[in-house]
Amino acid sequence: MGTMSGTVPLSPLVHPERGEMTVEAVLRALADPVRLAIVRQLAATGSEIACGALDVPVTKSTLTHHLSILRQAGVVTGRQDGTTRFNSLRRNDLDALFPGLLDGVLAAPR
Amino acid sequence: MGTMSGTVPLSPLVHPERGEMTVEAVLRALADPVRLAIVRQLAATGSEIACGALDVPVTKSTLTHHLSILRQAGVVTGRQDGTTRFNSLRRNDLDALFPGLLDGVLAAPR
DNA sequence: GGATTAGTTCGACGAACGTCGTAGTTCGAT
DNA sequence: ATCGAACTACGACGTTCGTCGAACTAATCC
Repeated sequence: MGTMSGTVPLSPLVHPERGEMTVEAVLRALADPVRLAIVRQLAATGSEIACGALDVPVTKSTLTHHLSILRQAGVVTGRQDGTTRFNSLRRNDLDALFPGLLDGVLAAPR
Repeated sequence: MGTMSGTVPLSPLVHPERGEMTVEAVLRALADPVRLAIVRQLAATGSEIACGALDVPVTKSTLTHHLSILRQAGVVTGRQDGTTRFNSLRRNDLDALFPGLLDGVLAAPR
């Protein structure tokens, strides 16, 4: 069962399209300290960051879980390159659907 | 025990000041369908709405709970008048702290 | 004094969430 | 072909969350 070779391209890495995104999912995704930290780091960089380069106080499996939630909500995108996955903010889509939301969150004092 | 007369002014009704509000609490408060519906109704009205006049699919005790969370996050204010409590959005404070956040949320397609 | 209306408070319950460790998969280098 | 690095997938666990009903308080009206 476990040992079989078919060479699947790692993971489908499914993201919602613009039309599939909901405010509630986005708000829920942002309403967690770890995920908010991830979004802040991605916003500060302006480009992509590998999972391992993200500064978060959780284990890797938990990080994976949080990134999955952010991805499913449409907040971030993942690009695979070798064994490392590069994550970036979907600024365009977020700004188009919920203009001001992301900037408002990032403008927060703390 | 229950029967004693001191006539307390109903409830302290404690709200955070501008400086006490955090993005995370606001996001968490907004990340629920019922509470989002409440905020939308308050925004649509532009002024205050009594608890009983809010259109939500939950019991009164649950409504109280949701309003309490919104109040503690600094999203809404409560004004007592007789036995009815009037709720209103803290637009000024929200816009000052997180410019664009509320508008972005309200601009959401669904 | 009741009776009524408007909200709140207090458990209680199940569902969802965040966290972890372990095991697994894929890729690249040796 | 073997090894290590980079993540992902799967259970398991404790905690928090949303929900309700029942009991309570406060103001208003008869």
